[in-house]
Amino acid sequence: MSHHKQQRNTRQRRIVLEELRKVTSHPTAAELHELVRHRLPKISLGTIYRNLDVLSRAGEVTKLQWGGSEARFDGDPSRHYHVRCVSCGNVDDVHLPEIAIASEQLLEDGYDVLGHHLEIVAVCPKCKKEEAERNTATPSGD
Amino acid sequence: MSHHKQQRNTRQRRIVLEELRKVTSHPTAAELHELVRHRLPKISLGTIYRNLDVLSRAGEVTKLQWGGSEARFDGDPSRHYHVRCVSCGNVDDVHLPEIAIASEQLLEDGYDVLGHHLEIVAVCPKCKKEEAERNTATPSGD
DNA sequence: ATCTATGCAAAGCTTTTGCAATCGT
DNA sequence: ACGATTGCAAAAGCTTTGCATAGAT
Repeated sequence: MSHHKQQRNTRQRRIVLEELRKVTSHPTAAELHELVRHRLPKISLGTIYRNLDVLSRAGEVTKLQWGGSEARFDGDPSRHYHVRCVSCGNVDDVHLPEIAIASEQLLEDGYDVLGHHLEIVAVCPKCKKEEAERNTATPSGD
Repeated sequence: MSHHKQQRNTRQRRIVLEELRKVTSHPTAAELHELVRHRLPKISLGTIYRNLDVLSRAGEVTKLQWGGSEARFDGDPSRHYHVRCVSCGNVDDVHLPEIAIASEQLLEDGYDVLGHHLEIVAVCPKCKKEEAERNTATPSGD
């Protein structure tokens, strides 16, 4: 299983990571593009996106966007959390007691804490089962 | 108290909400469009989006997309959470102890819990200050 | 009658992708 | 040399918006 393809240590890749590590502003791809351009004036936005993708898959950077680019909507007005299946993308409701955030530090720092968003990441029963069946079906790994 | 703005109780608005309340699938705007079409074959996707926007502002529905449509990236590999300012959209790091999710129920339901995403929602010090100044500057309302 | 809401289509934005040329290994 | 990666530009995908018309109050 997980043999990622061989990844090459290109100038662009290295510098994208370096520049992202330098800042704490959590830039967007376009903002990072601007930052990187100072060192690589010809780098394209496409390359930024591609490298950000590679790097986040490798766990080197974190993509701060949950739920993908397509928004989903919930018509249940009761307060509850959600689980999102990493495999199929489906979202289910989870009725958990409200999490208490220790926000003293934030308050001290001058923030007005309004609330929080929590999403649990999981593999749903259906996908888990399908995975298991896939593994049973092909016992020899090749 | 708060009467929402003058919003009209249109057939489309009513049915969009009704259909969203009927399901627990957390549909995308396009999926909801399909559902609503069964009752209003001529309704446009634009109207779905506009009503979803109105309804979520009114607190009737929840938009499950945090961070907006533009992804942000974090190059800090250490495990930490984030605060997002509802006013300016900036994201800051928050070093809190890891939250313990009570996931017994999920496990029982057959989920493989991998982790969670947590984002604190707040007004940042800068925006808080600006708000305060705005209120001080114009004590009389218009 | 007034002014919001709608349908339709075009425009807008962010992100992805095809392709020939490069560059890392 | 092989093939992953790049730059460029076009394409794609989701969401927003302009405009004339319909509809709610």
